Amino acid sequence: MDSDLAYERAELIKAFAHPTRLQILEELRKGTRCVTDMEEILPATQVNISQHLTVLRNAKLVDFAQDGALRCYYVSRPKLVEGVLDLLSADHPVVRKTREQIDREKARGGKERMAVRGG
Amino acid sequence: MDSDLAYERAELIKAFAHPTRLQILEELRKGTRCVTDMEEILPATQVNISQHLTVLRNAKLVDFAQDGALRCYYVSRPKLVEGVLDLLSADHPVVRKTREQIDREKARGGKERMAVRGG
DNA sequence: ATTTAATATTAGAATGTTCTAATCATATAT
DNA sequence: ATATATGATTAGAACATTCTAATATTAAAT
Repeated sequence: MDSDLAYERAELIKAFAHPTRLQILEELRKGTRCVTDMEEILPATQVNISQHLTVLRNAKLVDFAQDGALRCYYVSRPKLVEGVLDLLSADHPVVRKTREQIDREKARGGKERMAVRGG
Repeated sequence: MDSDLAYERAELIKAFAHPTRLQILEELRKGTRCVTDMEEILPATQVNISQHLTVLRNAKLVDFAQDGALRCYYVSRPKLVEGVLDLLSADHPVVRKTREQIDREKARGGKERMAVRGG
């Protein structure tokens, strides 16, 4: 992966990397919400929520539709957002490998094996 | 989602949120690598790579098996790591909703609808 | 026109992350 | 024992993010 691409992807994942933003996304995942709805639920000020929404909007994770004075926020890339939230909420047991296991994987030809004639 | 949980999950996702760390994970995903292998590939110093590996280890995304002077690093939560990397590399078209669409979703009973007798 | 409600913006302080330079630790080879 | 190779650690500077306080904007209600 080249560095520019890595940089872009890191920017995207950074948008998820804050507790308040995760909570906003979990809330929006359930349905459209305006800022005051979120103020009632989250332990954060209006200004702060608005700032985090700006971060999420810049990352194109959310957008809003205006309804009079209200802004109805929604998740604008649901597959991505739900995918990440689901991964974060799932249990992921830690695997441990010994040097011997790694050696055996290599002998068998692991994930890094070279392409070979005939496939 | 309560705040402690959100905080924990944010800590986890933060471990992904750096270009160099994404590149390390992409590399380890292909197979076990030692630090010098990575130095050859990444535009970063040995010290810096080692520091990023510490972050990844603390998040339990990677671990290593010692082989003499070498440390063979590997991905220790492959489902999680591959899940996130796959989501980041996939294309996720942005959806746009108008106020009217949102109204119609609500009328139909959207994701936030209440539980109702009889299920 | 004024007031109220909803939300955004801005400046700067507080805090957190990352990088660089120097140094250390450990294993193997000589 | 010394040298070499691999990798980690530490301190602090550089940089980025987040929060707080003050203020602005916009739409609706009076």
